[in-house]
Amino acid sequence: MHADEVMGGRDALAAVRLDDATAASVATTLQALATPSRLLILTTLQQSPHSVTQLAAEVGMEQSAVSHQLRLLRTLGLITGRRDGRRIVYRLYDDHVAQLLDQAVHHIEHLGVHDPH
Amino acid sequence: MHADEVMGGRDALAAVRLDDATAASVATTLQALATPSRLLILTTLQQSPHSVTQLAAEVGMEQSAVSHQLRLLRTLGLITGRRDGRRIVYRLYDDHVAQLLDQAVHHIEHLGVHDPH
DNA sequence: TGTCCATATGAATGATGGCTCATGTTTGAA
DNA sequence: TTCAAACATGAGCCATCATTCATATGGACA
Repeated sequence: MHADEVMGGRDALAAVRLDDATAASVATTLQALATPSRLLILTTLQQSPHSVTQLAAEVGMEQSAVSHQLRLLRTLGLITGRRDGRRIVYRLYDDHVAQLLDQAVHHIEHLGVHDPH
Repeated sequence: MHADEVMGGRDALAAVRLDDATAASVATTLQALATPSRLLILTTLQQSPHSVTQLAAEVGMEQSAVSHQLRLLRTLGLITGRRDGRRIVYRLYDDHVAQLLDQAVHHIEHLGVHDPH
């Protein structure tokens, strides 16, 4: 439990100060969210757990590509996979991942991306 | 104004469904936060507005490198620059950027990054 | 006007990353 | 135990990108 959770304030901005180590760590995890394919995989898993083949069909990628990205996400601790018969069912690791996803999407939608052609 | 803002609930997870277009847009903006150098630049600007030279000194980068990244961040609408005498003072574009930064850092610190060497 | 300071820009480079193709591994069933 | 389904893995390829080096631009001040 942290101070900002107790205060419950939406206006208290903590003005984070980052050392090089945590900057690298945060950057690594954000990179995992910073690709269209992985965003689709993660938001699909946010709806409900999926097997690899289900994911591939849902997001329109090849099985191998999905499997590669799942390993990345699993290694970073963002998702977990449990075996169920022949299949392996993946889901988001915990609620922090889900919240990070939600808030990222919402904030960025409010920003309106001025992407240069 | 959105429904979740009115409700003010911290527990209501919106389970975002993404089409390919917004997935790409969100990914682009998240990429801007997904590098150590830009994270340091952005969190430094979160503390207070800085000129390019001040930023370069603060984060330990060359002026040219900082300028290149500032252009990227400016183009994406994450920061703005105002001229002040000879210098150009950069600041975060708005509160959404600051909140996105804060929440990303906080969630990721709670996750504990299992980065494979 | 000319010079210095502050910032921007372009090209080149080394590194990283996502995808495909081919193949390996494990499980369940015949 | 043999086969097929589901998933994982490794190598190679092409694209993207962060940085550096060199140079250009533009305002300030004498």
